[in-house]
Amino acid sequence: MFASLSRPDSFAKAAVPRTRVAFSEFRYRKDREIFGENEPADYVYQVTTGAVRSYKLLSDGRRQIGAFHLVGDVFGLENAAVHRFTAEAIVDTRVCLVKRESMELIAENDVLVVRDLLNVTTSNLQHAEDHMLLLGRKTALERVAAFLLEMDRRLTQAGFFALPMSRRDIADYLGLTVETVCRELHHLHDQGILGFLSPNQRQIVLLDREKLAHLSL
Amino acid sequence: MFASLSRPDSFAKAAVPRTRVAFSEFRYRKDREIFGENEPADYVYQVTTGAVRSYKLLSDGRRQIGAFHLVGDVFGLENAAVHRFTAEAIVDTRVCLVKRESMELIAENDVLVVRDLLNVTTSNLQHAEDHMLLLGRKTALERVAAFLLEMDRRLTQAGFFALPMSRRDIADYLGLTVETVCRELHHLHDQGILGFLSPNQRQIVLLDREKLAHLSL
DNA sequence: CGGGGGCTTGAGGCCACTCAACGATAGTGG
DNA sequence: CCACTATCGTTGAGTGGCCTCAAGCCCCCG
Repeated sequence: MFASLSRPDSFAKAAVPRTRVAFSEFRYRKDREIFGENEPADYVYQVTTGAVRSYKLLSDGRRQIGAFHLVGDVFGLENAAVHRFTAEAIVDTRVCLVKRESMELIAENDVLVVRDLLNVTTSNLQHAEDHMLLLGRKTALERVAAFLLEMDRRLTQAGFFALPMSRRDIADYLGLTVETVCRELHHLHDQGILGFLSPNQRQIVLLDREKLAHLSL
Repeated sequence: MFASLSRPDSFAKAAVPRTRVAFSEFRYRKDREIFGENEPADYVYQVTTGAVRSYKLLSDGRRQIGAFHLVGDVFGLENAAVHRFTAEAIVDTRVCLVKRESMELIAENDVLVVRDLLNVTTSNLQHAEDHMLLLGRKTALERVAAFLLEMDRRLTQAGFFALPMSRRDIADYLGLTVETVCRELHHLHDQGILGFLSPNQRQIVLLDREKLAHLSL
């Protein structure tokens, strides 16, 4: 039913017949936790503005970011009682959220709603599958190239994109260190494959997507 | 609906009302391909006996196994037109399969069936999420320890388990090389944490699950 | 304008990989 | 039944890609 937020028609259809879905907007400041791993999954979220990271921690602090959630993305949908990730706002972020309970209630009777849940879950699964290949078998350069192409696809407007996340976030997403991410970016910059538009190196323009695609395998 | 195969009641309920599901059994010899990546996903499968690996390949032959499917497991359920993995029989394997089409037909009207699809997809997603953490952030020893615990959980009977897959399969599952897997296994063997029961080192008994759990983080 | 955190760059180290050789195993055909 | 062989598994030596540690730079923001 949440998936329907990106398909207004279907959403209306789902929301009308029975319970009216409790539907609120909420704001989180930079680096604020939205929910924690193993906490009860009482709400499902959608990014209105900003960006969110979902990650798991090992006991000694090693972190693996499983996904970045950008504007329009749904996150926190676990189909289970508890969250399997911790979610934090990367920058000041607005989300809208609905109670899982009310969603379950609707889902009980509406096939279309459950199908939406299935579609969201399936695309999360597909992303995770692709990311396993990246983490298990790709080199540092290939990972960074793949990351740039993903961000390009998801947030380029007007020929460039502004990364909301830090180098540390990128590293923890790609299974690398900050230093390695830096070096590979620099490497690509030297080859004229990408350009930096801002002093803080977060605004990036891809100058040769073809070559990048080739590098990402 | 396929999930229901492990819950006979629900399956019967789902199957009765409308179309009778086309339902066949099939055999694959060791190392035979069951379906290929990007091929049309016309069937969904469940392992009756044997074991299956699902993997992705890079153009230069690097392979990442995303999951092993053991007796009872459902695989090939993509909720999409094409398969996202190649699936091969690890040993001689029997599967039963249903046409995706007929499943879709039933799913159109039956919430319970779609819920089953959602549940299967969700548990696949959870596995993939855990595996991303392993591939991105765990050491070789931690990966092997985690692998042993997973196999122990999934196929131990009578105090030990017999791995159907080769060292190469294990390596490609864990994002390591064959040699590293070997070395870490022997490392654990030397410490008295596990024992080999067969000459080919495929039958394993875990002697200290506690210590193993600690090593796997 | 001063402090702090993010980013970059270099030097050196280590974990896992590569390459190579050998042993063991199981499958094959005589 | 047994040699023969291909494949799998093990082990060692050496390498290299990425990590660690460290220092300096540059923003950004108070």
